[in-house]
Amino acid sequence: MEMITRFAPSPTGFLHIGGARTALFNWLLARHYGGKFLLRIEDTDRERSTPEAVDAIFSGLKWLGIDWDEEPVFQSSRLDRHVELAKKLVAERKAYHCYCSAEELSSMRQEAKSRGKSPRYDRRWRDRDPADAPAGIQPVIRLKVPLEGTTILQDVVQGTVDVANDQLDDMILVRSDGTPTFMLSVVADDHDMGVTHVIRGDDHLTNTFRHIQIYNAFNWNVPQYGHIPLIHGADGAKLSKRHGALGIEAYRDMGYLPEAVCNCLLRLGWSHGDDEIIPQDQAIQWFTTDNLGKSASQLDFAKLLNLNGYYMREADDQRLLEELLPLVGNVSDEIRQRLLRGMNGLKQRSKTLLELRDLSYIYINPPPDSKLDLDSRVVWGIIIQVLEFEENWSEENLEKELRTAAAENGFTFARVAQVLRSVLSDRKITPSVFDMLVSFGKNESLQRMRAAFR
RNA sequence: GUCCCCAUCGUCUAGAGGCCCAGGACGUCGCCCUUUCACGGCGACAACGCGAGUUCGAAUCUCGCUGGGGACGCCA
Repeated sequence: MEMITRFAPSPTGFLHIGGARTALFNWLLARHYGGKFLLRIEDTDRERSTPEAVDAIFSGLKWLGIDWDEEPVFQSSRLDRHVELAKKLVAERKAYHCYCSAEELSSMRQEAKSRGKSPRYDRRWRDRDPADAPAGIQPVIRLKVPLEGTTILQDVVQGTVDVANDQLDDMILVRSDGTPTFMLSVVADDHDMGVTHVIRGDDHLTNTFRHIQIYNAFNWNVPQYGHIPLIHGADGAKLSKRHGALGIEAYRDMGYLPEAVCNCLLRLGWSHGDDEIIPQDQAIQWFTTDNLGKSASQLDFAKLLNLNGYYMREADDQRLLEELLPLVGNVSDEIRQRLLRGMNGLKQRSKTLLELRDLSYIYINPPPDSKLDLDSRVVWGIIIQVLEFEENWSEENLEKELRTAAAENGFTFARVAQVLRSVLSDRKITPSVFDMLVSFGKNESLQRMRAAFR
């Protein structure tokens, strides 16, 4: 049987790091087994769902290199189907109408709580005669959950977990306004979409028992679940939009490469021995549910940065140039060429695209002159002029040009070297230029330059 | 409060009874390479939450405790 996985976010905000990881795992699983990865937008909470959030999810996934099969399903388009299914359960006496008001329910919960019990619905309408229905009240539809026994979940991550049925509520399937709830919709959609495997955050673990009850009521096959631990913030609490959870696009804006973010996410809760650097194609080969961890983790920015540095160094120069150009605005063709030539040196010193941008500054603009005296600024200007105007920067003529320019302006080459050194040791943005300079000279012209530097 | 889950270096993790007085990676700190920065190389520091069992032997199994997290909505 073909494996079908899915990612089913609700579009109430950006795609955050936890969601991205969930998507990644489901995607990897499907790709590993040659199955399908589907996307479903759970937009039934019309209050909070926005089209912007839908776009953010699509673009976030695309950026990460996660593609999906078939058209995304919008849950809101399937409401009729869900309600119809609920009505069928009512007809089969597996579900029933409940006429409790919101106030009634909350006082019920209050009371249960004060007696140290779970705040739950007391099932007062479960077996009541529908003829008792009060007039003018729109009922909800509730599922009849078995009063006894246990519900057992075979989770691919958590192992066997069971819960006593009396812990489960007779949950609401259809609201009094006639719309289906999340509980019903997920189950119905997963079933209709043919989903065979669901990897999701373990905040859904307890919901799963309810989902299983719904599957049972319909006599449907329950998919394989894998509940992965949540990613925690630095304070150890669940990552939420309230504290520091960033949208995936924030990582892009900080200059991270998608492959680095993916690699980092992958290693959060999944491992393959001692392997750390795992490009996407390798991940597809290796990823199975077997190596998923059971304990919560935190995202380590230092590690992300390190990983990003690695992928920066590995990245193709031309590609980096294309990533860089939007960050530096309009530059001439000449500068573009110059950047490309310098890219190899530049990228080795950049852990993010933002750092690459900062390092590139000197290729695009004259250097700032804050730390130099007037004389030195002039010399530095000469150096920059040479860099600006010398087309090929070949090893022979670089030094020659520097000498000539220095002489023309009444400076010795030693003075040029001195300024060069002082600027370089002083300025974070300059080492790449220095590297560029010395990289030309593997021969005697470098030797002479060296001598001048000492 | 009730139910559920989790627990190895600061962080991410390896480890499925002897291979572990616990390995890798990031970070930190040294040293080396280098005319600078970075890269790279070498090394150091650093963890099995606690307590009982089971066993010849436990990071690995069991129980308890503690700690952390999650769920208990006509939200998803």
